[in-house]
Amino acid sequence: MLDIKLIREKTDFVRSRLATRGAGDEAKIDDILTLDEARRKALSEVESLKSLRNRVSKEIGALMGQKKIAEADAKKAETKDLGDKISALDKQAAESEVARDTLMLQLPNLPHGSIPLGKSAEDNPEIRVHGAKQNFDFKPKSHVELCASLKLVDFERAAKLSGSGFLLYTNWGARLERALISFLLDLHITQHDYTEVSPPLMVGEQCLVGVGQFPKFKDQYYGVAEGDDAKNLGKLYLIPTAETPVANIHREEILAEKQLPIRYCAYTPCFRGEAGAAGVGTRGMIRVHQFDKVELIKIVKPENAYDELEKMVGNAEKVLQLLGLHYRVILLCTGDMGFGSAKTYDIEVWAPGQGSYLEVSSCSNCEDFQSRRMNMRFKTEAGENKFPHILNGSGTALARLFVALIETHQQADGSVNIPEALQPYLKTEKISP
RNA sequence: GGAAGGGUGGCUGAGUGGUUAAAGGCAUCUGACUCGAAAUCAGAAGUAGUCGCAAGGCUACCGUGGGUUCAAAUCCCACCCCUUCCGCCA
Repeated sequence: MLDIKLIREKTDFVRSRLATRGAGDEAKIDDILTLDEARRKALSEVESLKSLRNRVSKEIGALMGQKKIAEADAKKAETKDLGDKISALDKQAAESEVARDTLMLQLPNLPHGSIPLGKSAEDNPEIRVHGAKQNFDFKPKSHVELCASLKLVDFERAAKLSGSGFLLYTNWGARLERALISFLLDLHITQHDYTEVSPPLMVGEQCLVGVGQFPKFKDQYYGVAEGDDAKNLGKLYLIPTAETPVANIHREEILAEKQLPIRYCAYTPCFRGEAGAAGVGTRGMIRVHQFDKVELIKIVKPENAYDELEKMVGNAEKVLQLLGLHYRVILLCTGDMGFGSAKTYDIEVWAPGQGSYLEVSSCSNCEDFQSRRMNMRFKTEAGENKFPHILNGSGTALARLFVALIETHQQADGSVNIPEALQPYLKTEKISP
């Protein structure tokens, strides 16, 4: 959520930054300001009436204390109709506020000043590249073929269980998935100074609002119902990413400045409806309804946030380096950024069987956009309450990492070599047919 | 699911209709004492909204939402959460 004071005081600036996203959100600003003014007008009226009522009530109290009943009754009659006026104005103010906030919750974050202007993914500049596309002296197989020949994933039976877009890992596939999870967690915990947490996989709506997934993208998530009572549907939602519960851990808290930075690392499955997305329902592991991910979350002081973002990208890159994968880092342009982000780097890993890059990590600084929504603050040494910056990054998404790994390290004989860093976890050097 | 007891400020804990933003204690900050520290003494200190150039004023907030009343932490209703016990259960 943007700061209403910023919208009031630097209206043109806010409008022009929103416009760089190309989604037309700047058009909402006028309505927001109109509602904001209506709210403040009603507030100032109702508050002076309340002030009057409080004063008279105290006088009545004093008169009652002195047993001057008649005088007290006279004053009561005087203020009798104040209550109705107050509740009418209170209602007006509340309605304006709700209407204003409903619009505010639909406004995306302002892109940071350093973000290149652009309309779509085609305008994203490449920041750096690691490694290179390797040359195979045979035709590399796709992960779907490898999964079949090595019996790593049973796509057909997964579909039988849950429909398309779900994966049934089998034998070495399941072990590889588990080894990757452990490898990622251990790397970030022991080398990158994160604290491991393991959050609930279902959360209340307020957590989704807090990180900016609701209300705008409500149609993308799975709601669950307890028992067979339809009334319970949507009290809880399956998390689309560990960011949702973990970023909310300190919601509505006032942290001490010395607690910052907080760095959390969490493994969770992620559940996504992917309504309308390309590639759902096709065979393979690139876009599925459930996938595993190790997520990085940081809660930091604003002045350190962009340094922390660079480090976070480095933490995710380290994963790919240790696994011997070729990747590139791109900076998302204004038109391609996520709703809550002020600056986002994507990391794309090369998948030779696909002949394309796959997004395996997205690292963002949401600045105070989320902390405002969840009312998370920290108290400075000077005693001032400020909103921390919240960063999130994948470290990394698993199904696609799995794809890149087996496609990259496949051999002519159909086997897959396991990178040295992963061998202690998988306890083998090679997966063979 | 059943029964009982609870939700008050950073923590703890009083408070059953009228100077209660809310006693006391702990923790925090400032000052005094001290070479320094501890102890002690004195004082300060909630969060947010709104008006104001500012000083400052006003309003709201005692789990949440309603209701009664001139006036609600306090009375009434609904809901949520926590603890303990019982039942069921991985």
